[in-house]
Amino acid sequence: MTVAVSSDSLIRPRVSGASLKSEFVAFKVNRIVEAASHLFYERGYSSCTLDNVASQLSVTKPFLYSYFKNKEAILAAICEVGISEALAVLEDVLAHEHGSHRARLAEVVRKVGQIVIDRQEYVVVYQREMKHLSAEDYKRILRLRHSFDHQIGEMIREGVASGEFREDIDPFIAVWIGGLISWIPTWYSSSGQRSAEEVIEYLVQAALRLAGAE
Amino acid sequence: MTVAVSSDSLIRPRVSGASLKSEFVAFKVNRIVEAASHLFYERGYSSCTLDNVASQLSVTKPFLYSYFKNKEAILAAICEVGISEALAVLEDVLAHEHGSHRARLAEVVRKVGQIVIDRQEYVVVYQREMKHLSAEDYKRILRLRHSFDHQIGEMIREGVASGEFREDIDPFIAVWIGGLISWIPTWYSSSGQRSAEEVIEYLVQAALRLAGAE
DNA sequence: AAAGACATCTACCTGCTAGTAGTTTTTACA
DNA sequence: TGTAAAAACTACTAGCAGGTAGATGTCTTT
Repeated sequence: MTVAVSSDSLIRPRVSGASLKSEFVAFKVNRIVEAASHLFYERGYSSCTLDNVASQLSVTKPFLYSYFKNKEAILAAICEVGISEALAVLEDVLAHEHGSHRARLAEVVRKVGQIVIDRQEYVVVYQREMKHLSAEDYKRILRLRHSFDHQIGEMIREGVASGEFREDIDPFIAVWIGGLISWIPTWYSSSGQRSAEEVIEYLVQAALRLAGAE
Repeated sequence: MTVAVSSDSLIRPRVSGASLKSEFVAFKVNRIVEAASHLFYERGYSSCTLDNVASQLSVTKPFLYSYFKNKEAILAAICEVGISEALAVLEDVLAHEHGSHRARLAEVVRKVGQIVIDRQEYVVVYQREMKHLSAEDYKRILRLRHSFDHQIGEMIREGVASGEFREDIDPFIAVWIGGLISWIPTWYSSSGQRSAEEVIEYLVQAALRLAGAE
């Protein structure tokens, strides 16, 4: 098999436990997820066949089955990307940003907005196709999502308690902020009029305005 | 065929051109659209079979084909409901509400929010499944949507020009307000903690805050 | 270079689903 | 009540898509 040697996961020096073989596997899994995500985004999960995904990668269907149990497992992998990255960013900000609540909120919204733009297709597929997940995958991913929503709600609550956000703000506003963020991938286009930076700045301002923290 | 005699479209006295027969047809078309909308909402368009839709109505597949050209035509009918109602409301408000720009914006957002909650399933199906429309239906419905977005943008622009909204507001904010509205059906549940009225009040406040018109 | 292990493919099955042809039932009206 | 037209149904086809069994190719190791 010919492999792009410049890929991140290949040039990075090997660390402790990870064997070269498992890195190859991870690389292929990743390529499958990328290709599937793109096709599911364009045609929808149910209308997109595994033959489509395979031919996009110039391989065959049984190739996919040697890396994923079934079609649904590929969807689960896609759904997990966006939400787990967002959660990682959130926890990173909570751990390292020790400024005002306002600054923390702005930072989280900015970084999550960036992920949502970077991972646009993943996020859209996640939102649209989650119902096709198996019960187990569905529960697992919903837990991640709830953890995220809960922590954002906490941030708002603390900001209100500290007097930095307007006191008539309901932590429920976190849902609306989530809405702003989730809405981006349905209309943002990298080839559109607005740059990603512009959109993110708007997003941050809008979120702060909703939180009453301008 | 047994028909619910209490249905609106049947007890309403006949008007001028519409024949009784065409009212029957409209009634059946409507029932098909309702049932299909519900099932497409739950299982997704592609995964939902026409046999599913038929059996939901206790009829058979060829019955559907005598009222719709094909599966896609049913989807088009569903997609059209929400957006054309929203457009009707918008034009009604623009024609009759002659108060401040702030009042107009609040009224449009309130009424469209109400539609989005009433027609929740239609709106979700519209957002999720639009890409499965034929090229013609897609263009037709996109035109309705653009008309709506454009008019909202106009409202904001006028509000800014009149000095009622903050001058640093970009009409692009209309996209964000659209996001707030479109977001509702993905999380609102009539059996949830928040009542429809509460949600709509929040929505209106959030929209005004985004427009800088508090 | 031979052998075994591993990766990938060819070729297939099975069940499903959009769409249809032709028959039966129901309705409308005389 | 008889008849024609309209409405709905039964029974079918053709093609597709998820999933698999077994064959083929390709490395590694000795």
